[in-house]
Amino acid sequence: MSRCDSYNTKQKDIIIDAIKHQKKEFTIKDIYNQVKNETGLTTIYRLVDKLVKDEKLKKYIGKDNITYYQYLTECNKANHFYLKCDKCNKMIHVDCDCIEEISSHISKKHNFKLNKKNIIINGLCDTCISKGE
Amino acid sequence: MSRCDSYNTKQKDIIIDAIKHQKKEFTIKDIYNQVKNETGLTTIYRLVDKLVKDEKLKKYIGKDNITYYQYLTECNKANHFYLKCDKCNKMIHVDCDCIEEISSHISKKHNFKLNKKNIIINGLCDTCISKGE
DNA sequence: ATTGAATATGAAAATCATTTTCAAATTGAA
DNA sequence: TTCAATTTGAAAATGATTTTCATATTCAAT
Repeated sequence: MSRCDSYNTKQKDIIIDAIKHQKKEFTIKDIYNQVKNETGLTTIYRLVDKLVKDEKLKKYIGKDNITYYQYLTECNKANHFYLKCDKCNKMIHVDCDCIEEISSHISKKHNFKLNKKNIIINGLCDTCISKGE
Repeated sequence: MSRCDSYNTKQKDIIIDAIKHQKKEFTIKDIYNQVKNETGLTTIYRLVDKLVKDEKLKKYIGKDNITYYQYLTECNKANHFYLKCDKCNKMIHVDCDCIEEISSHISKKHNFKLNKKNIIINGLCDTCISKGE
């Protein structure tokens, strides 16, 4: 078995707890600042890497060229997807059959199978729109 | 005016030409290897940064934790979007009214305005599906 | 409860992609 | 041609991430 898989440790619990309490996107440093008395940077990197591979976290590069992560709620609903605001970086969770429809359409007409766990569509949220683009 | 904006230079032409000739995702190194006799790494970084800001290039972190870029074809069609295969990293260009429909739906029902220049949906392409996931 | 092999941790060092610096070269409008 | 603004690029600096490795921990088997 690979790293970060077999044994439960208090460090993992602490880090995962910190991650789940993030309200929006976060950096490795954000987590480190919260847990540095209980665990080290290396351990955070290792666990976060694993969570990204497991698609529990989305990893991406922000406009400021900093690496951010977002926690993808454990949600196995078939019609769940995310809308990510390019301005405020909020990740909006949506449950709507529309994604089933487009998924089925894209599968039939474009021979492409959407990754249901990981549909993130970028744009502008209502708050940022009303603030005037 | 900001950097990389005012003056035309042969370096910019060379780098942009190399970028446009990439068939799929590429790294800074890929470009550097092609143009290193004509321009330096720093210049590539500077221009690529600008192209990302202008949404001519999509920048993201691959599964191998390497930073990749993809050229987004200049395409102003309203119904244009991308399907990106998580396995082979191919970026498939699609023109289909379905994206207009979902865009309009998401705008009306979820108060969210899609970024039309930059709709990338992840999943598996037909080739990778038939190869057996 | 004890043992022990497998796994995880973390401090320090190493790596390496990216950014900064700054002097020299280039651009293009006047 | 001139010249201020901009760009280039080599070298140095930065800083995020990974690697190393000795020590600590986990947990299944006894």
